[in-house]
Amino acid sequence: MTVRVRFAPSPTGYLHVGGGRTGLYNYLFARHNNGTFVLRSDDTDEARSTEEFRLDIIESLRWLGLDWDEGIEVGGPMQTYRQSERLARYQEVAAELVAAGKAYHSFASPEQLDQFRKEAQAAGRSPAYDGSLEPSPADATARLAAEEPATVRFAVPRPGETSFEDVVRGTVAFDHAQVEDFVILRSNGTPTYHLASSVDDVDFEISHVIRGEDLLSSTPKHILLTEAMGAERATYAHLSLLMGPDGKKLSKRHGHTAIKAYRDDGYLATAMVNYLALLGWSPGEDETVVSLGDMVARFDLSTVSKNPAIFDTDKLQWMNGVYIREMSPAEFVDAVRPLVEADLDRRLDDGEMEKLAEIAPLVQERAKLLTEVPPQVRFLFGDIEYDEASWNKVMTKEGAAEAVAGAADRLATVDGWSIDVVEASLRAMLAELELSARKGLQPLRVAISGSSVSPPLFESIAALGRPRTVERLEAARERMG
RNA sequence: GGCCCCGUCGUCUAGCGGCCUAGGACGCCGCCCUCUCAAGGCGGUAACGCCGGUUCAAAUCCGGUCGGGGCUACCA
Repeated sequence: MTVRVRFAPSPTGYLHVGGGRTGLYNYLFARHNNGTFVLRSDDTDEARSTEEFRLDIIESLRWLGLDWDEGIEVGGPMQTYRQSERLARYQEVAAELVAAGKAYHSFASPEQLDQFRKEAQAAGRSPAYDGSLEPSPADATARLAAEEPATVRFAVPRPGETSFEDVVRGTVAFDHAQVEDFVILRSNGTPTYHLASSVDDVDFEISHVIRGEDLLSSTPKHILLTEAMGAERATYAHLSLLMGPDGKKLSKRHGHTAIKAYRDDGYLATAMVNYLALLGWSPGEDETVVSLGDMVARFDLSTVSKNPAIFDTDKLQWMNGVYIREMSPAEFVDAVRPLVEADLDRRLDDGEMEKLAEIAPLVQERAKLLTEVPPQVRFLFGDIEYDEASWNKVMTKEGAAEAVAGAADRLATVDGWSIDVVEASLRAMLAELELSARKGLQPLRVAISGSSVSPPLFESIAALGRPRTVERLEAARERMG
């Protein structure tokens, strides 16, 4: 069987984490089955679609590492993968369906429809519109000839039922009494989602439609449309939705929903992909950290969970830390350099890059987010600002002044300069002053970094260099009076 | 309201009739390590929504109930 799947977001917003997961599952399924992954732009909603969002979707998918074989940006056998450029084809199909008596021009006004639904509901009948408001065929022809605006609706066969085997949900059935004669062409001639999507899935020969559960109840419409076109239906798989911590559909008020926002916050694509995959799928074997390649090898759509999943940033953050620690030192420096330079608002010179490389491994094992790094290394590259809370907590303690003074004097004159030399010198000082490491070293940390939290002290001092270390210790000594 | 989907620790999940006194991961708590913060090591906390039924045996099958979610547009 040739597997062809598509991810078809609407460019009406930045790529959402839920969309990212849907894209990922499509990608995993395609790659696992040596199939084709198509990226389509479902941009029939002209009013809400923008170029910015279209670009963001492409960029976010690329960032996640989900490359596609056919579609927007990369092309393929179809002339275009943007629905907005295939309008004529949808109109053609709609005309064919009308000619075949499988669809009809509808003159029902919004008000009439509204009333129909209300009455049906009040009478305990299905509110699904069944075409009963339409004029006789002769009248319809006349009104059409008079250019009266009309939509095109699909004539759902009633009585009837559409059922299908959903790969993740099992058998799902819908009574046609519940499926309305849905609009496929608006009165302005543009196609609705149902038409455009179904036509494209047929024309692009999509074998598996993997999408969000929000489209589950639209599936009978798509199957009806597909079969009315004389095509074979695809296999469907509906993924549960992503929820916020309160169990409600994930939205802006829960924090970030855009993939891009996580990238900006210092998350790694590898961690994001791993985390997203676990939201509804388990590689088994009690494993949680799995590379994209491993996922491809082990992915099985039929084992995907039916439960909605809550997007938990705590676990994402933990996982990000795992992936940060997995980077090689060079990769880490490369990843962090632009952030440090942006923080400083200038380029780092060769000497500074050496210092960064020196201290980076120490920061790497501590960071959960890339964005935590600049504040941790800032002290090496520019003037420091004292964090007042740190200063007040540490510098007013017993022995703090002595430690700073002692360190300043010793480090100014010690022979040589290395981590070991710094440590030996400072430990000797602690012994002489009879201070514990905790009490004696914290003031030095604040003096050289400005904060009570920093990378390990001896390494930090060694990287800072003698002149600046002594300078900062003297400055602190002075500030302490 | 109607139709549809879902229901195992706080969260993501394993589990497919006996291997379950329910496993793993995050979080949380404690201890160890320690120059801060992390990381790491060790230990702990915590769940089969409820009620019936089937069966020698049910987290696993069936029914109901309750709860959550989706759809109900000339949005997608």
